[in-house]
Amino acid sequence: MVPDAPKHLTPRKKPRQARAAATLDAIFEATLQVLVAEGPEHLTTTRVAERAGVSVGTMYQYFPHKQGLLYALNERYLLALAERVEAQALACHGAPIAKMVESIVKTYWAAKMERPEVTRALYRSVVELDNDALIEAFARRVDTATEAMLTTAPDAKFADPRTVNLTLLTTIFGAVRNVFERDLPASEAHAVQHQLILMCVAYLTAIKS
Amino acid sequence: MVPDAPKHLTPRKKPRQARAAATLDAIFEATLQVLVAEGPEHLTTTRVAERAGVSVGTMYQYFPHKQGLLYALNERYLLALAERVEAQALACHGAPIAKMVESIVKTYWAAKMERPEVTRALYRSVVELDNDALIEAFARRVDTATEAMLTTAPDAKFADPRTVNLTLLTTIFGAVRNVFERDLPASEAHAVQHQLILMCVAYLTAIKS
DNA sequence: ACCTGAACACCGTTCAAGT
DNA sequence: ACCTGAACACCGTTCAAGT
Repeated sequence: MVPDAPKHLTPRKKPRQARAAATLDAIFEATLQVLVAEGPEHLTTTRVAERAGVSVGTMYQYFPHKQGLLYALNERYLLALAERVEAQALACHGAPIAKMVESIVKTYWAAKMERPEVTRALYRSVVELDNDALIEAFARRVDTATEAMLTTAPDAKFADPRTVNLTLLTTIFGAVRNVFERDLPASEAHAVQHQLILMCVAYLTAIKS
Repeated sequence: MVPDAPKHLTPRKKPRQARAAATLDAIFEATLQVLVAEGPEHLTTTRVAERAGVSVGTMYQYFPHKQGLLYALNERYLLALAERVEAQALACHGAPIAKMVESIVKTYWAAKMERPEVTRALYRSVVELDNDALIEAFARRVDTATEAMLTTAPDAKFADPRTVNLTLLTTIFGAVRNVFERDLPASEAHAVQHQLILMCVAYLTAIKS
């Protein structure tokens, strides 16, 4: 059973007029800009409203509070990310395991590295959030997609594909996050990416039946 | 060159009398309690002072601001963690790689899982922090310790031990964090731990020379 | 249907006064 | 040398009033 997003974090209203949709977009855009430029600790409702060109009151028509705004922002981001990984997983059905691993690592990595400041800002923005539902929904989608992919590999069968898949994703997602946390220079980050692929392939090769 | 902790995050004064030392301990203890019980979003200076049995003003004698308090708390935690990993790495000098990997994974894992609510609270508390110096100091210590350990393995030599070691640590630390983020049930978490060890061993075996 | 912005409660931080 | 707590500035949130 997929848990609903907590009610109090859901947008209060959907835009019914073009003006409202534009306002919402402006708010999201402004939030990202403030987040990247000043960091989550300086993200105030006043600053966001100012940059979006609306009044504070307007923000509160769409979001019940600041957390709700950040929740929605992360939701957007994770939905797009899940879609990318799903598409790539689907494209790799029937490919050898080495190809699968390389595709997933590179897709996820690229998505996170394209705009590192945005990634970093969102990683940090997530802290004060009741984000369990968000993470779980994302994890569930990606889990399903990559596990389905794995079972189509022509060169490997796994006794417990669920656990194997969970281990792969935990490791890959975790490693990427750790690279950000340590703020590794590009050359080292790239080296780690390459080694991570080797590691996952070595793992799958070692345990396949 | 090891960067100093940012000046503005350093305690303002060291305790010179017994009373002051007790006050400092009480503040740290109260911070952890509030953090675990109410989460970082409800951690207020008033609440911490109240629980520590001191006035707000007293807190500001020891910490320049709330961030400084959280910084010091995380510093304590990471110093203790680094020490544990260092000791374990030292104890594994000359052991086979499988034993090394198992020791490091289990030591780090155990340290994080012993008091999961504390770990989770600290992971979350770190967000609003200028914690680069903290992370870097921790990473540097652990890097050094485990790389030295790796080079003593009797059953493997590595062309680029620095990168191999970096990859191992990134993966292990990242995986543990991801297990927390996904809030995996104990059984799955345990399964992932076991698979993570297999993965690291398979990696080292595949690339050794 | 959507937007405004003054008003209120609360939190971080300071500092004059105490022991 | 250490502690107190009222006072101030600022931020999240509301709501009566506008279009």
